[in-house]
Amino acid sequence: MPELPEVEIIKRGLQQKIVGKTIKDIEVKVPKIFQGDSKSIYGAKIKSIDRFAKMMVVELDNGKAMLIHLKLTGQLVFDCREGKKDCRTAGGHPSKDLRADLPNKFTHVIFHFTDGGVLYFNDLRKFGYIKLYNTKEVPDLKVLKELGPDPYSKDLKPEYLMKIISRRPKIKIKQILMDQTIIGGVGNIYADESLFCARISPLRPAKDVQRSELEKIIGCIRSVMDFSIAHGGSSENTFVDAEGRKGKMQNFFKVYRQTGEKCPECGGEIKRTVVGGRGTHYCPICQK
DNA sequence: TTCAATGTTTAGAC
DNA sequence: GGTCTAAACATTGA
Repeated sequence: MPELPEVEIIKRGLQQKIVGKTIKDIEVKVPKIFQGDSKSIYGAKIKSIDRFAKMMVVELDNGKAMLIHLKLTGQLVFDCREGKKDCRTAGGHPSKDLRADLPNKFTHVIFHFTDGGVLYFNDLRKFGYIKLYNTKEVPDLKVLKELGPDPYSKDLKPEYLMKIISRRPKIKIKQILMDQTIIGGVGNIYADESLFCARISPLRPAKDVQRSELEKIIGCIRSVMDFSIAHGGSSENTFVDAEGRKGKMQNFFKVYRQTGEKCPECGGEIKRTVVGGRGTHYCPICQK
């Protein structure tokens, strides 16, 4: 999916567009994507939208809340008038569908608002979900409760990471960044990019990473994500955010999926390997 | 045809 | 319990 910066951008876009709107009805085309009784929120008004790591919580005014996870290929597309693309706010997995006529065969849930606005949940691989809860249950949800601090949280400090690393002596540094219970919101793209920024090899045993290097990594996660948010996230140029700006982050990847390309720093070759089951890209010369 | 894919969970083996 | 691996979810595109 959409990692933290993309979810943050979607959240900001939807905050402007759907907060205050009333849900008229919901078309659930794939039941496993929308879990819960959709009819129980007909007539409910959107109160707020928050982001927790890569998840969004949409709070309603009838005591219910939706937990949304886009996983690898989810998208949220809002049209302020059904069938009109000129006022579209979209985000998520990059694909030309963000500009396409909707619904299409990957549209699994459609929210209709009383003012004519429409929100589409599209997901090619159907890994994503929308789960309905009573708002008061939300803080106790395991996926939220066990989440590590957000990269922007002041709780994310070298000492915090050192404590965790001391309990997991064999883990590689990249796996620390990817583990949602350690840091919330960093995915495969930003783990690779942040480690390149910090000049640390993703293969390095975490216990060998010095305090000063952890400091550097934390700073890099923040700067890479700031950069991405400022550039509209990493998605194809079909991505359009609330202001119609296109996502450009993918043009700035230094190592992610750049296997065989030249390192922008030293001109060496970017290598690909596997860490924790995920494709991992790095420059063996720059990253030690 | 074969491989990899922005995420997460679960099962089995050591 | 930690760690590693593979598999599962479903589909596309290089």
